[in-house]
Amino acid sequence: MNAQPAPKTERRTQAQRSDAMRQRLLNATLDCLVEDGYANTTLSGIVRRAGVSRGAQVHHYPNKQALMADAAEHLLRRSYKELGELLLSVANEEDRLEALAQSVWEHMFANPLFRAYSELLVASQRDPELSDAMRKLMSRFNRVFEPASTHYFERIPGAPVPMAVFGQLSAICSGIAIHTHLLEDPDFVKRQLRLWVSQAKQYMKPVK
Amino acid sequence: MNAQPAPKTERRTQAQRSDAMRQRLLNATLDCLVEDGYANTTLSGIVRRAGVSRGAQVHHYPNKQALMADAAEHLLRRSYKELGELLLSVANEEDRLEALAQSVWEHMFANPLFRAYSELLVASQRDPELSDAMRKLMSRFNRVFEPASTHYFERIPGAPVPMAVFGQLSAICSGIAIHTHLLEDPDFVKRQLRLWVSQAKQYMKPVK
DNA sequence: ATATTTACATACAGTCCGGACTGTATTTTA
DNA sequence: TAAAATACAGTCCGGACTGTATGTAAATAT
Repeated sequence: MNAQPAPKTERRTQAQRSDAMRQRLLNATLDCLVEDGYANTTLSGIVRRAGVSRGAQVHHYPNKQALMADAAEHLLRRSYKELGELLLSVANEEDRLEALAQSVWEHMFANPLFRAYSELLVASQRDPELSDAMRKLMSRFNRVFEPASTHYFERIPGAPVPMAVFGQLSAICSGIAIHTHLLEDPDFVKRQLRLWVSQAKQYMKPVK
Repeated sequence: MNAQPAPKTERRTQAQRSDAMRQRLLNATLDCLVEDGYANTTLSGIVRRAGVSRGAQVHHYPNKQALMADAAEHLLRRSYKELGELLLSVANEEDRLEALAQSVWEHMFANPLFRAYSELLVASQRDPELSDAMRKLMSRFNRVFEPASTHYFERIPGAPVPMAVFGQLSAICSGIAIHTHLLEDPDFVKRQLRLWVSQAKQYMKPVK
């Protein structure tokens, strides 16, 4: 009689299981970083949040360092993707520079995940492994941004190249973002973005 | 015969003892933050570095939070003083804006103590007590900078007020400084500073 | 179908940290 | 000069965290 016992759990290939597990762990790690900060992020806390056992984690990541390094890459991959979409969506706005500045701030630096980024960033100052992971991101960002910047914006003769001005935007946003929780003037960000836009317009103009 | 037994240790008033002890603890704390980062800074490590006992620390600071908060204020007081001197020394340079940018970067953001600052800054995102301490610094900085900026620089009509442009400098420096250990191009800072100076000159001019 | 490898779970061991507690020396008060 | 307060020293303890070791289920290889 009984045909076959309904498998309580879907049959999955090993790679699928591993990928899913890693995904859960990495997302849980980022969540913990956002909520508790690097100093208070513990392996036990991560697995608890991910709803898996301690053994699963140790199987995929031999130690905390390794998990953090991979979490950093995970985060950067996500941001990288975000940036790509952002660039496309901005391309056909009337005021392209204004839209870009606004969008970069909103989607990348005002994003809760930026907390995780800043935690990893300062932690990476003492962790060469983490440093490497982070460095990779930045090069990668540049490799996306570089061609995009020259494709969408034309340098005004005598002015610095657009990339330098975008570097400035990035620095400004980073600098403000790590201070957001201390800001008393709620319009500070808005004004700084506007200031940058007005400056940037002197150095480049959008390519139709 | 023997007049009086030479006191092995100078006689000091209570306030002197307390102050000296606190000073040692605070400096040791900042050193630990610079070297080990917030996550790895431990009370035992601090007292070891300060060369005092565990009891001394607990006597002056009931818990870790309190010590950290005071360390933050200590750091900020030092920076505050540094900024004051810096402003004076810059006042009679030929290119005042150039000198200011260079000096601010060099003395404040390229300073090893900035590491301690960044550690405390991200930690303060989860610690309201620390946040308050940090916030005080910023207001205080503004209160020094605000009058100085209008005293030394004249706003060019139609342009943003100098303070806004200095806020931009501060953001840029912060943003770059937290990324220094990841920078691959050694001239990035120099170029960004130059860019800011050239922009700032459009918005203000030094008052003789 | 069986062996082997991979994925995951649980229990344990060693370490370290932070706070509490007790004791001693120095300074101030009266 | 006696007493009270303050400054400092040393130790202990509960808890938490990381890494390890061992056991079981699922998947792949033969």
